[in-house]
Amino acid sequence: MPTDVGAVERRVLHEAVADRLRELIIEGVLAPGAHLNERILCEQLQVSRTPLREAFRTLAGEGVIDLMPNRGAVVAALSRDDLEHAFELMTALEGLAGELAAKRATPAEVRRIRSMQAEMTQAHSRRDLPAYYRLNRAIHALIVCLAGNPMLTESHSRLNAKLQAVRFRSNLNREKWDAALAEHAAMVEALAARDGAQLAALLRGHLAGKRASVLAQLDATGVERDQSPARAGIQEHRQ
Amino acid sequence: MPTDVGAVERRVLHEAVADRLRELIIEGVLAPGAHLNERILCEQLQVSRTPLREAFRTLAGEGVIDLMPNRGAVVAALSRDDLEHAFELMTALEGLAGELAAKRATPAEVRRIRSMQAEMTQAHSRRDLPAYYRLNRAIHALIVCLAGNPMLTESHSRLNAKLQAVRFRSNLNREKWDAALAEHAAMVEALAARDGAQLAALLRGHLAGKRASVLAQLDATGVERDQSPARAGIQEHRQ
DNA sequence: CTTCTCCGTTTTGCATACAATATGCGAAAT
DNA sequence: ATTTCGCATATTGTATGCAAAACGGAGAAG
Repeated sequence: MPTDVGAVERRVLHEAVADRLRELIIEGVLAPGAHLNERILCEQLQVSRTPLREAFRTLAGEGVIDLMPNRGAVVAALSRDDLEHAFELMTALEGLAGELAAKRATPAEVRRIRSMQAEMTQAHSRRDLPAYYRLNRAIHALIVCLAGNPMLTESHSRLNAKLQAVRFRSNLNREKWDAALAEHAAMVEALAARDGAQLAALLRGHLAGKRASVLAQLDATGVERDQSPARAGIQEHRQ
Repeated sequence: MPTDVGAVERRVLHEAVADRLRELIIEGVLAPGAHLNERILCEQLQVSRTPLREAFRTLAGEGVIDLMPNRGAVVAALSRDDLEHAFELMTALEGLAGELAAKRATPAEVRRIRSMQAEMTQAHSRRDLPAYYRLNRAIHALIVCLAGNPMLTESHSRLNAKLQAVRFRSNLNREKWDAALAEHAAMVEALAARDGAQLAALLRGHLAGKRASVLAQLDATGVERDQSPARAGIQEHRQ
């Protein structure tokens, strides 16, 4: 019996709708802050309101959109402050992931990362930006995955989803790109050497670079300091 | 015109349903792993299926229940491994919160924490366990809040919600209780002294104690090593 | 005795109709 | 001229009916 048989594709309409909406948001077709009209989206996606509304709640749970009772949904908009906070939290999450991954990754998994790293280096030399970005994300996701803590993976994935929505395609100049690649290579070595502290430090440094680049881009395009709508969120502290 | 006019209470049915279900789950009326039958719950809560299903999605987003396509919803059950993972992540989150809170808390906020700490000490000497627990949670929540990072607050709150659902009322014996109180006092001092590293260390130690106590309780009551259902979660890495 | 298949029941997913709430515009009053 | 009120319209929230999928047990085949 072959291992790693992926489950057959089971589509439930509201999931497909949620996926499609995520795409549209990430692609920027639905811009941050945009109001999501149920009737219009129903017509465009060719579904009824029920699955659309279920998709809304799924996306709201992921923080991709904000739901305001009786007033519909809007695409979540990240203010500059939100970005700062997101990077602050992401740094802690990836730092933890690095520490754990260095402890828990199996040799096979280290080899897998190595091969992805090699692929990414090739993409770099081909100047293939989309492939580079894709592999970059995949490597980060895999490191988090190797930490072996599903709750950490989920938190990271959720936060990442929010950042993807504003992925500014941070205009990567030549030296930054080279530097990022070198950092990645160092990460793989730290992982292979089981040096958790070093891996965590590298991940934090890498994120600091990304943060600077994203914020610089933000300043260049000129965005006000806080334009994010009030969020419903989860209650502060439950009894 | 009077200031501080709170908004009138606006209940939307599906929110009320979600709140009620959360209560039922935390109270243990709906036990972890229990299957949530739509028709039966509709009759019991006296609502139709639509708002109930919307509440399901809200709760699923919070991780309180798990939704399986075409097979309904079950109350999320935390296995021993899940608990380990939750504490691991919680430790990182509260550690970060401690570091930031020490930097950002205002003197007024420090005084507020001090007064809560005093209240909690009184609850301890009265042997008032419920009040102690309530204040304990409130202090932790406030420290996280003082970190001034809403995304951190949300992650913490979400994780906390999962742990609340299994709150084992970890049977606190006398010396553990005294020790916990002393730890709390030290935390307040570290915060007042703006010693972020120390506060973070104390929070981590405090959680380690809680973790040990919860896991010991779990072993005593005898629960298998992994009984949690497969979770849908968020996709591992999105394109 | 076990296993497989079929079919009725149960349960979930989706569509649509109806009710409640918000929004926007114009007229009237001050 | 400005504000307020009322109403028409648009949009969201809820209920319910129907379709599709899963579950469970009886009976047949091995």
